Amino acid sequence: MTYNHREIEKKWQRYWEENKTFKTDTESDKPKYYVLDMFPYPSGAGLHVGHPEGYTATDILARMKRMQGYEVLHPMGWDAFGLPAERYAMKTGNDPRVFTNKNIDNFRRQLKSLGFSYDWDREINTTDPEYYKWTQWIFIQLFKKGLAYMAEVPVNWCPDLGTVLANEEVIDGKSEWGHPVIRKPMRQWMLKITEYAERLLKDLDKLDWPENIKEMQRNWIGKSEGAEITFRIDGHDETITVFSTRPDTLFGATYLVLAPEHALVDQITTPDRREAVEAYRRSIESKSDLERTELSKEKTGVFTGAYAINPVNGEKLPIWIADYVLATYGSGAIMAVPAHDERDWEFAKKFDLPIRVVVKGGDVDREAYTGDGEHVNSDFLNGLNKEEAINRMIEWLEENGVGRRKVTYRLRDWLFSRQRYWGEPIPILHLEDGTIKPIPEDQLPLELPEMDEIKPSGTGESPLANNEEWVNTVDPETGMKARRETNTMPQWAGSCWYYLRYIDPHNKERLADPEKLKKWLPVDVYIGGAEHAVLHLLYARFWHKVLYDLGVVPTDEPFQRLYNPGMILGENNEKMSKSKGNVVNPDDIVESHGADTLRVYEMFMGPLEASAPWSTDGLDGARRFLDRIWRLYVGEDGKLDAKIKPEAAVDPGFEKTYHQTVKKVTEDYENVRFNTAISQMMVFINEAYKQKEIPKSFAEGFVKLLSPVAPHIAEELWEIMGNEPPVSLATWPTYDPDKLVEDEVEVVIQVNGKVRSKVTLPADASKEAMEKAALDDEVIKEWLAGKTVRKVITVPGKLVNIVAN
RNA sequence: GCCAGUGUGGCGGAAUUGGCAGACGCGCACGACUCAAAAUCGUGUUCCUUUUAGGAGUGUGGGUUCGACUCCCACCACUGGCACCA
Repeated sequence: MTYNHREIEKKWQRYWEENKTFKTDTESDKPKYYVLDMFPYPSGAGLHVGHPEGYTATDILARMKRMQGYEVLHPMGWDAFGLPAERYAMKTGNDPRVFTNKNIDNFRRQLKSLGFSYDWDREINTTDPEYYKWTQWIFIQLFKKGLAYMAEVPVNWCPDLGTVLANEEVIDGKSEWGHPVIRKPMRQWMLKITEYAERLLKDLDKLDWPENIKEMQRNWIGKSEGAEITFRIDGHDETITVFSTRPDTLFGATYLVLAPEHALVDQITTPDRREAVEAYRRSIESKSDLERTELSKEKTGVFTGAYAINPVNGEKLPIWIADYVLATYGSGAIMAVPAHDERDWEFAKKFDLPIRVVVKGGDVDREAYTGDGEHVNSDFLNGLNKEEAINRMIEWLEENGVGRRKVTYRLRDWLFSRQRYWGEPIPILHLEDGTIKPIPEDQLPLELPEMDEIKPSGTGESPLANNEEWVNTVDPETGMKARRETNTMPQWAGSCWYYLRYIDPHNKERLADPEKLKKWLPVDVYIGGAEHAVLHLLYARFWHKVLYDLGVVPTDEPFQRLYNPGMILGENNEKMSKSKGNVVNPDDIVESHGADTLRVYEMFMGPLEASAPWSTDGLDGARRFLDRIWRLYVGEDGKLDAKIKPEAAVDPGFEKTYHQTVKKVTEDYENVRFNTAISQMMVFINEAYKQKEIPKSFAEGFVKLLSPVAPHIAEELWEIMGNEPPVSLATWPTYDPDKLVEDEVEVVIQVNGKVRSKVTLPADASKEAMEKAALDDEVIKEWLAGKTVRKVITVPGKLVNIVAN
């Protein structure tokens, strides 16, 4: 009987579903194991072969841990708000709910066809009012803590379409249909993630994450330490505060630069410079952020006519404006030290401003010197090195009340509102007296109203603004007329806390039961794409810390261990895409080769974190491996093959291979090295083929090892062996360390570092015995003929190296 | 430009307290089975040479060491992230 994947896979998927084999009992006494996938956006295109890579990895861990006696939480859900559904609704006039639910049904069908061991009773959907009720609740807590506020922020406004576009919808300053897009300031919700910058940075050290992801987050947060320095402005009462990481170079400052948007520019500009300054600012405003950075090779700027006073020596420094100074970082103003800062150096060269050396070591005629060195021309800093001088200067600034030690972060507050329909409504009322307040928590969820037509409001507000009935309301507490917030939340919102809801998905009273959260947090292993390395993972960590401060969750970090699966490329080594025609659809593979083959293949391609091209031949190889297993176990009659028997004569070599296999596969799964685990299982099968008889206990142990990767065939073989299903809940096999110990080892003999001979010796042979065996070896004697032995290095149980000349 | 990562056969990849480079799979070649083919089973497969053997070899060049894919220095290439962040 041949291996019929279509029949077997359907049979066991039905069995698992009917028996609720993978249901999690969150109140069980067993130790917990929480293994989580990044939940997908259910796109119309369906599952991509990239999805099953990460999902199989988590599934292997979930299945092994279950068999090892853990209570495993392994859930799945849908990150279902998002732009494609909104655009579909605008184009077709259909409700995005219908479209989204159709896509979800398709995704769920596909995931089930791959045999993942999710507890489907915990499925969540970010667009479900019972779910986003709590997303809104968290927003209200953020608002109450002062972490959500409104600010004027520029958006991509497209007048022709009457709508605001996302950054990715703007191509070369135009909409995808070629309409012009301009930057327009709008009142928007911001979340004060910057208040958590230091904790988000520091706590990275506690996480078992890939170092590159942590580094990306560190760079994103961008901590820099330095000082704030206050400059008086000649002839004005106002002062300018600058941030510098090099306060030690204050004696080398020769001018100041403000960002063109800096609030003081209008006040300090002298009449004769006004025209030039206005013209420069206008030229900046018409540029997008992108243009400003792209055209940045050449420094631009104008003199304001005003002068600042250097607090340390009373010198008058001209104040310029230039777009190389960013309004959004630090205080939007800098002191320029052209001798020791590359950007200032370029600017000074271009505008012929003085360059004064205060640190010895470079050649400032050629370039700025940013390294360490002895300070000169710097009064009380002369002779000091960089670190000493920085500290001494900060002391001086603080003593004289003109500055202080200061830490600045590159991280900006999170722009949290979207001018969209298909997102969580922000639960805020704008009262007629101009105040804002959250809607009472007992009135949550604030449901997204169904609308006959979803079209741009024309004002830049979301399509919700068209719905007068919904927008205009009355504050139930004061009776005042009120307007609902028409902005909705970004897609990140729902994914910031979904891992909490899985723990207690049907709780009507609260986000989740605190006792359950206490047992189940943190997530033990989290697997998902590296494209979320910064934003999703940083936002989720931020919300988690806020919830920790509120006492809602018991841990200060959500995800302990993290892995990012690499990308599966097309057969031609390029990214899979429709236009290149190299996309592989998992449905087709499940049909032709089977889900188990797809799972084995994707795990065998290479390390989980590496990208690799799809290979049809490789896929066939995975199938061949499963066929080989099948033929080893199942005879022509469909019954267990006669050579697998309870009382079999065991070859000692094969016995050792079995125990090695149990050990290696268990350790490799635990450490997410699935490719080498599979290769070890192949070694076992190759050995098994050479045996006349195979002990049934080995055959059973092997099926258990196989079951996390290829669960359907494993269940079938388990049943054919006469065992009670499911193997998915059987006990994980163990190995006997004594069976792994070698009596004899092959010792390598080298002459001058080159392998010349080998000799078999007892594993515990002494150094002297090994040396003697080496020198007595016939081949070695020939190599040593005519030479004098200078030295012999012996590594017990491994090798002997003879140095001779 | 800056930061991080990677670089091993025809291909995907193994091997790390420094100790036999190339496990396992793919592909290819040969053999068995077959009227034949497919499938299957078996053998071989880093390269070079004058092939019972020897030499070279883990991106390039140098170094440390009895011994380096592994450690150090410099460089090159590719991938990812950031991009005037003071």
